[in-house]
Amino acid sequence: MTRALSNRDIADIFLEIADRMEILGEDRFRVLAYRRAGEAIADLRMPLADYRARGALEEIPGIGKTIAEKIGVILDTGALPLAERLRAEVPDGVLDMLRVPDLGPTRASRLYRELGIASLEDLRLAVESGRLRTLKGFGPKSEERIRQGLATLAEGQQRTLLGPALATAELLLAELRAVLPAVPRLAYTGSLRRGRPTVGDIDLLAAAEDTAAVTRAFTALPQVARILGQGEVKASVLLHNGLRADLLVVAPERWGSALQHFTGSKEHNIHLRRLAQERGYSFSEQGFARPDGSLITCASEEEVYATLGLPWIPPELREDAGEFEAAAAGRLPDLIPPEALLADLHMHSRWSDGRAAIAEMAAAAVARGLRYIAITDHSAYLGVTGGLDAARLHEQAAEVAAVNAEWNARGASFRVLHGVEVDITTDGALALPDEVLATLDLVVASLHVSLRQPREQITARLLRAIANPHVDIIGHPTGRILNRRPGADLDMEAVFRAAAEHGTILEINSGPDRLDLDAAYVRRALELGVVLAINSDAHHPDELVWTRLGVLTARRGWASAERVVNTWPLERLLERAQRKGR
DNA sequence: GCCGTTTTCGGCCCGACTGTTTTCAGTCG
Repeated sequence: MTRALSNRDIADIFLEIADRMEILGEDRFRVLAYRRAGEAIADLRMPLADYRARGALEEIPGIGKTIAEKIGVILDTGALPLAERLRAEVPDGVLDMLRVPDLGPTRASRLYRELGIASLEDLRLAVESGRLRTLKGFGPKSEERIRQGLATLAEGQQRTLLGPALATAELLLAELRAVLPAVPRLAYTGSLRRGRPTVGDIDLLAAAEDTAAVTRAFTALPQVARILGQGEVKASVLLHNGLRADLLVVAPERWGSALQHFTGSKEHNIHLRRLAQERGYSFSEQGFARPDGSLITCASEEEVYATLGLPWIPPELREDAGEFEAAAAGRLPDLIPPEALLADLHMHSRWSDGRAAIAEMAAAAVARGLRYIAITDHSAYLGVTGGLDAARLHEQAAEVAAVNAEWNARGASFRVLHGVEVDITTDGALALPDEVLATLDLVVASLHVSLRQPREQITARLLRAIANPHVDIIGHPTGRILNRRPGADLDMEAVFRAAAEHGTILEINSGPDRLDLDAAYVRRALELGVVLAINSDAHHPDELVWTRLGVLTARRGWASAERVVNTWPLERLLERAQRKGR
């Protein structure tokens, strides 16, 4: 049985069409149209087939009559003649060459047509043999950059996880503040500020009158391994930890337009500039240029959006995924603030694979201002080391009670819930019997094994767990590990509908390499009425801070505090658990 | 190829930096 094409698959078809057309030198606006269509499809939160069934394909911005027809052909036949034709004209290997830094469609096309280079391997051989230099316009610097680019690609460049990238960015900012005390404003921007789960590099912004002094100080930081580029207002470096960092410096009165510009996303900025054009302005990081060339500068981001008649749009929403329309209609979501979390409902202790005692986890949670937590050690099941059976859980209950008694005696308003992270077995049963689960305050159920079951099987398995009246929360629902494995092949629409129907909470797991559910799923789950939890899955007290990443993910998914149970008072959460039938 | 608060035609996002260029194209973000 062939699997139905996902939105992502179809988006890729259009994006590849755009790339190939660009290499062939097609009209650049036609290329742009295919690229926009591909990006629009990738951002959709419902299957394309649903749009077509409703006759709504052409309502998607960027999709008109022609591309809507092509989507129909792809949905019906699984392929597109145009794509096949282009694939014959531009081999996959030439497309691969676009991934080499500093090699774009124009030069890749010349390499293919003038030297017959049709793959990364061909390119490597051409560099080694010195043949590249024979081409007009390719000097020794180009050759060296391409050689380095090929080496980087061969290492398999992975995107950096949000958590460590934030730590590095904050370190760089602290260093810069130390050497440049007079610089009024410094911030990280880019995908880091938007809270993407992984980032390609670190983007920093500074405001200063003497811009060159700041770029010089930046490239002289001890963390810098190599300077990739340096101008009056911009610099780009490679750090010793392998991350790339870019800095832009602007005059203080242009801070707002520059912060907006450098935060992106690219798609958000393109949309914003189009809106500016409609009002007769040209917008850049300098500000709004009037037709006569005069400039309206913006010292704050609020001024940028206000000039377009819009309220400020939070960075996490800036993906051109409906935020402009929502802002114009006064319907931007009231995003969950980071300080709204009162609880953390998924963490481990030394009773299973954690590295601290329950009392230590509790103390760390109190120090973070939390009002209640759930200790959810693993159940005994295949592969999970040191999991708890019924007898051990019973013993653990006494320790939880003792920790609660201690905080109670100290007059603290704090409570440890006794929970478990129970395994969902390969057939969708739970690894502990119902009568044991009934003795606990909170049950998190998670998939850990057989994540590669076929779609129907693993979906049915998860649906069975969602329907179990003892299950309060589904932990890390898809099981993805960033940079390592995709999530299970689940029918997420069915998962969300079932969770909404049964009142089962879905987790945003805040582990830096999980962030599962991801933002797109969060948004769709909310649309279908699902309630969420943001949990650390901490195995050590220091890991409780991870929920910061979960909050960013929730905000990227347009979540308000109301829809996240960790913002609720304990009584409300327990009442909900009761209602489900525990 | 898409699209409309000057439009169904004629536009389509903008600037910095780099290299191989004697004035700018390509690439990137």
